Amino acid sequence: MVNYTEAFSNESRLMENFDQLQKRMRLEYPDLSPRLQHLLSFAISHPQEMALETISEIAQKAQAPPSSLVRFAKHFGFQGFSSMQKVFRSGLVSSISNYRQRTRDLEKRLAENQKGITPPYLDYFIEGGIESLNNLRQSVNESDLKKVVELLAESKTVYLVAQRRSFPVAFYLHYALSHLGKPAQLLDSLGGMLSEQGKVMKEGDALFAVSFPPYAPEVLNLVKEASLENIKIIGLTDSPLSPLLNHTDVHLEVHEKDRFGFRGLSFPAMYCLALCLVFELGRLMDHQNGS
Amino acid sequence: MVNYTEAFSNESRLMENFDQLQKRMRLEYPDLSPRLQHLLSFAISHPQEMALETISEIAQKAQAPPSSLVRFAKHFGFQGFSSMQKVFRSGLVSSISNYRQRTRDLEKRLAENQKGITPPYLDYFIEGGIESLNNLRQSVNESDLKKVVELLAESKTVYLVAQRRSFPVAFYLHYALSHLGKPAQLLDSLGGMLSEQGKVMKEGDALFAVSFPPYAPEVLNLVKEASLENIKIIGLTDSPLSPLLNHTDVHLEVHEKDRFGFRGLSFPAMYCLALCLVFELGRLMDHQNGS
DNA sequence: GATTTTATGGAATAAAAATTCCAAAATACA
DNA sequence: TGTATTTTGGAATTTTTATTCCATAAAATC
Repeated sequence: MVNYTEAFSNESRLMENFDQLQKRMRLEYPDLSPRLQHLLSFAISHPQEMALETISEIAQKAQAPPSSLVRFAKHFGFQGFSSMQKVFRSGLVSSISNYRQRTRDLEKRLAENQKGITPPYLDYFIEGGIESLNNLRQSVNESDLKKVVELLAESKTVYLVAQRRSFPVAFYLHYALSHLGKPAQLLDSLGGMLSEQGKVMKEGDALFAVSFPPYAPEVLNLVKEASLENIKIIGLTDSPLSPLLNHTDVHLEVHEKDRFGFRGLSFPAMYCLALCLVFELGRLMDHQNGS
Repeated sequence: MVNYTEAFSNESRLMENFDQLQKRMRLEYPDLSPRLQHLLSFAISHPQEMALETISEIAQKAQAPPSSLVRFAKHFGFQGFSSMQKVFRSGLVSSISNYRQRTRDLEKRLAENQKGITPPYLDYFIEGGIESLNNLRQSVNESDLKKVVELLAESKTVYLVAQRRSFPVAFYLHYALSHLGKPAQLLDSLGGMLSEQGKVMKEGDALFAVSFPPYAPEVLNLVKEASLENIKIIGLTDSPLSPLLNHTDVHLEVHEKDRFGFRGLSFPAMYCLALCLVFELGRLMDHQNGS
């Protein structure tokens, strides 16, 4: 029987990241038996399979019996195949966002010294911001983005609406569009006149609505009314289930991730998206003027 | 016993890609039972977990029994949870290869020609945002940050001022501070009354001024006047040479980097900083109340 | 307000996957 | 060439994971 403590510490020592494991494997290659060498080269060239498939599927693909795979894992100090697979999985995931792990480390540190001297919270938010930017790549679809830019370009006037914490983005967009020479109006609900402000929209205009939880009902109402008037609606929201989407012609999503139950980390992503929109619109407008 | 042919054709019809499945899920959302809706929103917001973890781990995270997950999978035509998970796995893999592909393309294009870049530009802005977040780590000094938080905590009321493109940050800070229960006033220059709005500040208050090039003279004036009244001034600006700094008690810097000669990439960093400030202030206030 | 229908959770069961163990094969060594 | 040692494959077993089924709860319908 294996000594539990030793096995545990061994495992945790080996809970190295995928890169380290791979390095160690390459190093040990020459000293392995033929079968293990064969499996090693398979593992290195098929990390995805190693991460996702079952031991017998892998065994089949690698032309070896499952027991050899277990032996292989044990050779590298794992308790069994499953524990090794976890490292391959983490490697897979970290190639998506390699900040995840760092974030977890920070979280751990945070949990440890709850009361102690100020830990570097800023780092923590920076990590979160980076993660949110990385996610943006996946949550925004190229053709939607293109469509939004075209809608903005085609519309006579762009109206912008948002309330509470979503308001800053609408404000910025208004600022930037105006500077581009695109007629834009910010529906800022000044004096509670949001609905009245919306009345000036005409067919041929576009309404850019930003709404994040808790979705402000005023914004949803305005969007609903506008859609009845044949105004093109562009939505910026957090999820495919957002109530905003019932009336939008096209929408962009920025997913919210919170930290310490603290909302707002979608801001970095939102601004990147906004900047990009404005930039592309500027190019498109230039192009149309030029020709 | 299940009819094999039927089950098979059904499955293979449903062996749609991850995107299609997600789309279909979104579509059916309104018609689902509460539990299924709940699982659906979990599935959509945690695709990684859905792809990699076991049914019971997912059940635990989603706060539902495993059987509901099986029911969920079956609702969408799968034979069981496992077959659905395969689709999530394939989605994971394809998102990785997409990401890698895009990154490679991006690098290639960057290397080829700086000027002839073609869309999607979003990647560039994301890269820029990440760079700006990374710079934040260096440009913000821990002790200044601490001092800012303390000043905010000590002050009776926090006034916030910013104009034009800096305004959104001040707006957000106002929103967040108010939600923390910190008395805050946004000097929004409504009706051109900025200077008059500033008159209400008293000793014991703090003024948080945000100013980026071109530094709005109204803000600089307000800061100057406030400093004469012994109001504590906190500055958020872009450089150590900023005219704002002549009167501030403490300041934070977020350096601007532009892309294609396009300003605004400091936004992600600015919001991270703002979020962090608010978070730390919240902690400090909690702590003071507690003791 | 009673009755039918639908939704839900969880224990029992089935299925699948991983691991162990041992006999046989290959290799090394005398 | 015979013996000891290592390596290997695969059947048997154990463990883990997924699925089914049923009793109960909630909702809808009458």
